[in-house]
Amino acid sequence: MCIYTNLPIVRSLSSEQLAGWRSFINAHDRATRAINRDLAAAGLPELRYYDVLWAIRSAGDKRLRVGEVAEHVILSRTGLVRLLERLVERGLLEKQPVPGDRRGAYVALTQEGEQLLREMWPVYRSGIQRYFAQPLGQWMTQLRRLDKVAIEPEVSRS
Amino acid sequence: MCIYTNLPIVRSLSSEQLAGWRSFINAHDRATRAINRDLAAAGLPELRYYDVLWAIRSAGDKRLRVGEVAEHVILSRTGLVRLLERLVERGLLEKQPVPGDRRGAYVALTQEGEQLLREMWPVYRSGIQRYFAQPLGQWMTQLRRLDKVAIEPEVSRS
DNA sequence: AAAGATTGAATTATCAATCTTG
DNA sequence: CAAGATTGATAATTCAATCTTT
Repeated sequence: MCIYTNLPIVRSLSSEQLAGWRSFINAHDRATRAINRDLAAAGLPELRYYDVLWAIRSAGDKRLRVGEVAEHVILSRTGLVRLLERLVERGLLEKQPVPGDRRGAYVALTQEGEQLLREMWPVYRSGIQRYFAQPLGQWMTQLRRLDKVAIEPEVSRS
Repeated sequence: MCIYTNLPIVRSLSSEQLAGWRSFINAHDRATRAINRDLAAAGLPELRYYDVLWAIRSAGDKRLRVGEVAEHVILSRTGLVRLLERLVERGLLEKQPVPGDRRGAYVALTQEGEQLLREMWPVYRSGIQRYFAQPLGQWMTQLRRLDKVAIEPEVSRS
């Protein structure tokens, strides 16, 4: 254990590994920025809108509990609430009470939300292809290895 | 060309490709969040601080023009200026005039900046290893293919 | 008290406009 | 006017505290 961080000490990274990491974060930033720019140029909202609406549409009855959306979208709980707020304001989502649990709330996809997903997808797909899938080629599928990474909470917060 | 986006039309993505993209963005978010959390737990500032200081230290004389920093760090020009502002405030960087061009400014690494880099690196390295390099294994080096992706400006913003 | 969700205050990021020098 | 850098106003993100229901 490292006395500063309480984390296990690991062997030094190779320079290839470090270069891989830098490629990874740079590629992520460039690709998402480029896609967001293409979306904005088409008069469409940002990538994150798509991700949230898509997660909700993927649910059986096209609605999810707020907490369930949080599992799909990586964003702080507060940030998610604020984002949903904006989506509801624009009429893309609708809030519904949860029968049997008056604490909770559903967010349900509206017709406008469905429509927006259809409009955004061609731009999004094109971006994934151009900025990501083409340059990476067959190795793309290897990235699914990263799905396994478990991030445990470091310490309980009080 | 798509009439909405002015972008070339591409063939549909395979489901493997789409899954690879989702793994990519999820892994990025989880890894950077986990590393930032580990840094915060050690009383250290966020990842982005490291990236900026590291880019500057990598320069021959440990200083860079503001515009040169912008080439290394993916952030809006304004965002970069604000970030540098904070770094200067904390004494990690120092501003210096550029001889022969009174428009420009250098940002130069201070002793405190060097020291902070040394303190952050073990935590950062450990995070790259745990959350990224280990699960990806040998495939990691293939990510360097992404370095080639050129993102051209869409239109002039007149 | 714990779970689910929201709000207020502070920090950070962004766009458009500005200032200064070449 | 163009290049380099910064500022003001605005929007988004986060932490801590809060509210309601179980």
